[in-house]
Amino acid sequence: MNRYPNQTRILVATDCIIFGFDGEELKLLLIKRHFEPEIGKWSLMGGFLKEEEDLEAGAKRILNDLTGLSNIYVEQLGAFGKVDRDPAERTLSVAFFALINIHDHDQEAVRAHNAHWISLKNKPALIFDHDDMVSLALEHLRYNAALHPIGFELLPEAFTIPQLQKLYEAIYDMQLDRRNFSRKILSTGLLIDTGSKNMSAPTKKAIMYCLDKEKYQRKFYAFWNFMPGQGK
Amino acid sequence: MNRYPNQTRILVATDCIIFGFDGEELKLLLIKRHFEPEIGKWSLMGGFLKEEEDLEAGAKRILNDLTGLSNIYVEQLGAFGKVDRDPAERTLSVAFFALINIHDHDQEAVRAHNAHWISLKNKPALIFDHDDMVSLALEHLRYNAALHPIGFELLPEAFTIPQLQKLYEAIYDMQLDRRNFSRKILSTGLLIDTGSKNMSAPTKKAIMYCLDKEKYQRKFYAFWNFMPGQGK
DNA sequence: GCAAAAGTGTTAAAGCTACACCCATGT
DNA sequence: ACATGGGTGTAGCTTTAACACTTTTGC
Repeated sequence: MNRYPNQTRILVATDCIIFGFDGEELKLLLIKRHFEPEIGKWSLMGGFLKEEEDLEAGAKRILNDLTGLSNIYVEQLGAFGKVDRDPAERTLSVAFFALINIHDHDQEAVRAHNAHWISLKNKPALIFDHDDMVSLALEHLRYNAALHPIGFELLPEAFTIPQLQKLYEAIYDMQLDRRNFSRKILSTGLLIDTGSKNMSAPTKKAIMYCLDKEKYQRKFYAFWNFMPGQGK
Repeated sequence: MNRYPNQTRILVATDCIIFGFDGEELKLLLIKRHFEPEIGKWSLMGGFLKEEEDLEAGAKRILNDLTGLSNIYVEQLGAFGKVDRDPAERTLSVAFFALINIHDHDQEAVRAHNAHWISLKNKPALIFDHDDMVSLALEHLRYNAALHPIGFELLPEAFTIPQLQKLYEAIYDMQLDRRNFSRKILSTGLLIDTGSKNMSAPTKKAIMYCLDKEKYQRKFYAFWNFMPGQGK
């Protein structure tokens, strides 16, 4: 049965913008392509949507392929549909935004795909419209991390407040006041004191917290407004 | 040249969630289908993406078709890609979110498409996953109207503050304090006093304002946070 | 002059910013 | 003991929420 004759069918792909944080800088997981087309160039990890596969399932398959992880924070960024975005053949790509704990992924798999963690500040030019996707993803990250507690997805289970602050400073590329940041974060009630301390620090050991997952769910949509005064 | 053999090509469509405001209630422009498939049922306005057409151009074509308008506020909501969302054939749909001034559209064209303005509160069930699209669009509207000055897109060029307040009250389905609302809106500096007054009012005539378009552009991303205390 | 809708003012509480001080740890 | 980094407190300002009064208009 074909109720829609005379309509064009086109390729649909998924590309993933994968962010990680190493404690100092925001990083992207990028692929140095060792396959055609555009061999040798940098790109996002992506792939075609399969015949019997839901969109989000496709993204998760691709992410799992590359990182070995299956419980990744993923959001759809949007569809990229310019006619000529892939010079070989028209392909609509749905971009997905992923946040992962950089120490958690499967190093083997990443190596096999010829993928590398690249600091955002040294990002090379990417193929097709992947640069646009990264720009939009960064905008999205900045926008949403100020309003929702998604930053935690980039950190390990247990983390200290100074670590969290460094993350925010990396996301927004700005300095934050230690005392105000700490007060603001703690006042959300989202953090639970694990009782242990960060033993790897050379000076005073910071308290390690973990996320109150139940509250995290409940409060996700209660706006914060985390960054100090962005003007009126 | 076909560099991607063995991949499935699928249909790509665009569906538009079109909001309007009649001064009292939020409305949706919906179609009572007088064509197959699903004839007689309610749906969003949509259509297939053409061979040489960019995604956003497709959405604008469809919107123009239905309303006769070409300067509509449009944003991409996202792609809907469940395998079985269209029972006839797999179709990926990219949903677009549109805000229009309800008094502005081409009534002829709307009638020709068998389209109707339906109050959100009386929304009938829609075909396929269109109900999900509407839910997401409403969420998006609520989310964004609190942070960005997009509400103005639903009003005529010149409007009064009480009209704007009614719009916000309709969007959030809650009552707002007249005095605080007015102060908050005016403090953004986005409104220009046109000098005229709303002559159709039966009592005291309210001042008509228009939007400062230049400031609107500049301030779009400066977060407001319009709704009063959503809790911590 | 009265009802209905619009404009403006005030005050107390809450939140934010910018600061300074003290504590724990390794050398 | 000192340098480094982490935790906590406070004062002044701004913003917010809650509330009351006055003005304009049609009848």
